[in-house]
Amino acid sequence: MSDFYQKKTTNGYYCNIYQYLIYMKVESRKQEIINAAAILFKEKGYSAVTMRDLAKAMGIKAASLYNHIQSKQEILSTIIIDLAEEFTTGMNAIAASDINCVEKLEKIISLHIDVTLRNSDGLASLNNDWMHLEEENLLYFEKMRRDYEENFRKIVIKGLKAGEIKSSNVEIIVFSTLSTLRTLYLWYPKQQNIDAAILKKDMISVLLKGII
Amino acid sequence: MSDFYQKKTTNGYYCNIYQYLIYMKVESRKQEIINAAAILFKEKGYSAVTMRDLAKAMGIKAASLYNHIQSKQEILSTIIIDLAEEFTTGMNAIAASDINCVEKLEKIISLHIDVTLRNSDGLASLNNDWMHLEEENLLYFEKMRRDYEENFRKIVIKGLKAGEIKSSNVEIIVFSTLSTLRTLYLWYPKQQNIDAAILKKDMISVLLKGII
DNA sequence: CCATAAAACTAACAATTGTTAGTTTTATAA
DNA sequence: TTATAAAACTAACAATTGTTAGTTTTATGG
Repeated sequence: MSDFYQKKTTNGYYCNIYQYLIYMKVESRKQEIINAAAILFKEKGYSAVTMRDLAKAMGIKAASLYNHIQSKQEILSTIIIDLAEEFTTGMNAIAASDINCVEKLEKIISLHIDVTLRNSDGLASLNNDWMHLEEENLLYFEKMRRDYEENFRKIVIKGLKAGEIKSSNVEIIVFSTLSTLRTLYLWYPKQQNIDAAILKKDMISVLLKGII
Repeated sequence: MSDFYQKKTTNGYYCNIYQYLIYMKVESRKQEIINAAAILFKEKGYSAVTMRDLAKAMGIKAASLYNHIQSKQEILSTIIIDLAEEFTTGMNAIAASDINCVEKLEKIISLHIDVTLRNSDGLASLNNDWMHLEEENLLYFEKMRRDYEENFRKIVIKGLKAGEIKSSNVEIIVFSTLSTLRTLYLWYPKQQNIDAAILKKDMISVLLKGII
């Protein structure tokens, strides 16, 4: 540790790995900009937020943003694609795991809660502004979204066949569960210090066992 | 009937009520514009849709729109306020009715499905673009939304006390149910010819009794 | 203190925005 | 046919948009 951390500076520290000396920032200015953008996008949507709005939130001028980012579009795609990949990775692990279908649904609920607690601002863009992604990223996102829903649907169908899930319209089950999980980002920040473990338990109960 | 409909024209008909002769349109050009706008707003959001986009969808030039509407803002507020008032009226009737809490929840689910079937495009604006309403309409909308949620919450709390609803976190019940109902507009148009009565029955079952 | 790089700045651009003014076309009733 | 009103048009405006070029300031390590 003592020869790992070579020297601290204001925004980061130097670090030698083998023969290389590299500079590592605590959090890059770029990431700060992206985080600030996510908050603004959540409030007004991507299209209504101007680069001047974002600059003002950062306490700098609009042109200065371009020392750190390539374009407004890059900010949006970073926010959305990072999150979508997080969901994809999580879902793939759950789908491949050797547990029954109801347990898989519980893991999915847990995944959504974890991601929401970590980045509820970014989820607003993922839910509402994905259509403003450009060509390649739009297609990539849409594929991830499609695959995610298909994995979810397969789990429900298997659960129905196995008798773990009550017979009902598959699409209604998929839609009603997913819509609640996807909207968590709107609701969670309004709750003061709710414990993640309790939230998971209650959400699982309400979504799976109902309320009456 | 025969002396009620006086004369037909291309876009409407003349009609005498008592001593007055009035001209009634089948559907006003204004309403056509608002309907077209709702579709575009659903696809890209209010801020990303330009008056030239809307004009092109109507097959006319942007300036021509202003023969029928006052402003872009008027279109948005008409879409949202009309729908919000519809929900408010429906909820007030349900809250005041002499039925038990679970029956009230069933009526609320039915209300959301009815409104969604009638105007799923407009609901996109209500859900995603309400923050772009201006001063007075924004306050009016926010009050209606607050009151609606408060009515919903009261019904759930009463249901819990009466033992009609299983003990659980009130906020989670309110949030998870409402988020599904509010997102119906995204899901319903993708389903081909699903019967409203069956949809209501299944939604009530999934939301109230759960899936396992 | 000095050299360098990171990060801010000013000024401006070309395109697009909602909207207005004034004019022409189209539809209607007599 | 003719007068009128509805609804389209062209042309333009002032403001705002994302972004670039070029310059100055600030922070850093030696």
